[in-house]
Amino acid sequence: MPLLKLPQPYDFEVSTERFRAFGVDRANLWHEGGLHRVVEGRELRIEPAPGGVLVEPLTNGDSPVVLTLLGAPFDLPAFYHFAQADPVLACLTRDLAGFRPPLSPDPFEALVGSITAQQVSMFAAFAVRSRMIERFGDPAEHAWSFPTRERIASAREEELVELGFSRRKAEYVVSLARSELDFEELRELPDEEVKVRLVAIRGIGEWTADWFLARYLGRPRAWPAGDLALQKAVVSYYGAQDFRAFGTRFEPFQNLSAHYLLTGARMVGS
DNA sequence: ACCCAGGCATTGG
DNA sequence: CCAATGCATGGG
Repeated sequence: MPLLKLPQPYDFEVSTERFRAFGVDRANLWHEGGLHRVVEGRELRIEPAPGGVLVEPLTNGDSPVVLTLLGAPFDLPAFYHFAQADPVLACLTRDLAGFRPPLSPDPFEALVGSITAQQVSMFAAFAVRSRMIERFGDPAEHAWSFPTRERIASAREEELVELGFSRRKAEYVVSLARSELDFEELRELPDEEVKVRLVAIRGIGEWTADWFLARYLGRPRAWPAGDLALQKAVVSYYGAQDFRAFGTRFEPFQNLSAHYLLTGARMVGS
């Protein structure tokens, strides 16, 4: 089975916890100790191996997607060095050693995922999203491909409401799919400009834009200051603070810091 | 039967 | 500019 090397350190179990923590994610499916995802119409199985992961089947064209999905772009060594100056992060980087936050390979999937997670619990969000995937995506062997933007653009809002979307969110998702926004163009823009463009779209607020920066673009300084779970994690680890300004404490590693705090609060406790 | 959960747009002061 | 409100589901 072909080995795909990953930058070290890397811990597969911790890094994929997000795909198991809130119920089934049909597009990033945990199955018999491995992660399954459909790439270019083919289902890949990814499992841990020394120095990286085993991927079956692996073609050259798929490597960039898998590397992104597994968080390879993050500079963990630099972050771990930075973390030594902060007692909380020093502890978390030890407990979660090798944790690379997964990045979404698909901008539409990332935005829809965030929209489904607005306001409601992650369990509720995953359940609704899985029904959407089963209704509008394509099944492979175990996992499903996430519905394409084109497929949702031709859907009726009422079809999404039947899956448990609020009428408002159904409208957001369909109008996003039908919008003129060019996701690839956003890659070239600085963080603030990306946020300005995204927030101009109906249903995308600052929180959703921040998570897009963090989990699709992998921008090091993304800090989802409006996130309730992150607020609670910061309060429990650091005590009551001025939360929005708290991100500057982690400059320039806000994204990784946020992920370590959130995952730490779930897996390690505080 | 409640209440809360990794928001957002809308309305009204 | 800030406060109040409705939204739909899953878990406690």
